[in-house]
Amino acid sequence: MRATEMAGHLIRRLHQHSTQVFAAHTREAGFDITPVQFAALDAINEHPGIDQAGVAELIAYDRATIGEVINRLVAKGLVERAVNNTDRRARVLRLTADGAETFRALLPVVSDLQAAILANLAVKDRAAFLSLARSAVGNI
Amino acid sequence: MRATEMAGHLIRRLHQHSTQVFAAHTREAGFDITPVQFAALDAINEHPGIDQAGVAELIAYDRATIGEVINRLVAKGLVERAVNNTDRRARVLRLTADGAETFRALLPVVSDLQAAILANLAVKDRAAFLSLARSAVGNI
DNA sequence: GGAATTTGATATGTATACATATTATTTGCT
DNA sequence: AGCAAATAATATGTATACATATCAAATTCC
Repeated sequence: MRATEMAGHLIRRLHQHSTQVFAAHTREAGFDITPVQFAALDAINEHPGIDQAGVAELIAYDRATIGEVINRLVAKGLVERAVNNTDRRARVLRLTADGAETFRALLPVVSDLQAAILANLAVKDRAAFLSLARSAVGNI
Repeated sequence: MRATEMAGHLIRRLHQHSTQVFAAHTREAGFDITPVQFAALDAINEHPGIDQAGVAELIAYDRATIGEVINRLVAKGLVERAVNNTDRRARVLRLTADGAETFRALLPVVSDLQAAILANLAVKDRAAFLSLARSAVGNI
């Protein structure tokens, strides 16, 4: 079997396509954000006060990567990070006012671009594809 | 919509799963190789004398990344790189004897691990999933 | 033939992505 | 209380992934 016909290669190209659509649509809407940064904002928005390990767990990343991602979100002024008083190892994360407003404006843009990611699929096939992808990843 | 339920997030997790299965199976078989390194070996094996831009085109990567990947394959002794005499900008790529032998041994391992990537899918669903993924990526 | 454009490789910079090690702190056990 | 184990964050190192710029060489156009 040729490498370019294998499942792994196809999945990588799908991911490549997905991140390119994300970048194009969010930039077009005036945002400078990456997929993992958006996922982290969503996790912090839904769980104010969560720590970095919690974000990593929620969005399925390793803690080292999330530490760097949070660094950049803090540098952009979207997230504030403080030592947790009851566990001084952990950092309490919250969206700043700017972060909350950015997330609020970003959410419809990112929601809408999901359809664009699957634009090459007939509308009736999209749910089936997502269902299979969910299963393949191990979601029940 | 929550970020973790979006198509983009699902596709990223699929890619993450795919690369983890690749790493686990190839390491188990005694190889130290990444998916893109394998794809590059496959492209060079099928097109001896191809240049770096050609490899990038075949396996859908940018030239900067492929330049680094080829650097590592050359450092590992799997690929040899020489200036193309008819176009001195380009580099002619070939597998070394070691590279050819490594690729020969690696191919069945990588072929077999493709089923493991889709292990969470019922066997009858795997072809359907791959077909939809191919369409989503823009393959006809 | 010579300028303008294109192209292949490389350089630079940013951002994942993750394994492994280290440090600080907390928790569990006795 | 005291100590071992676990945990949160960070540090370190490797490998993509890609945009943009630069340089050298080839091609196109006039």
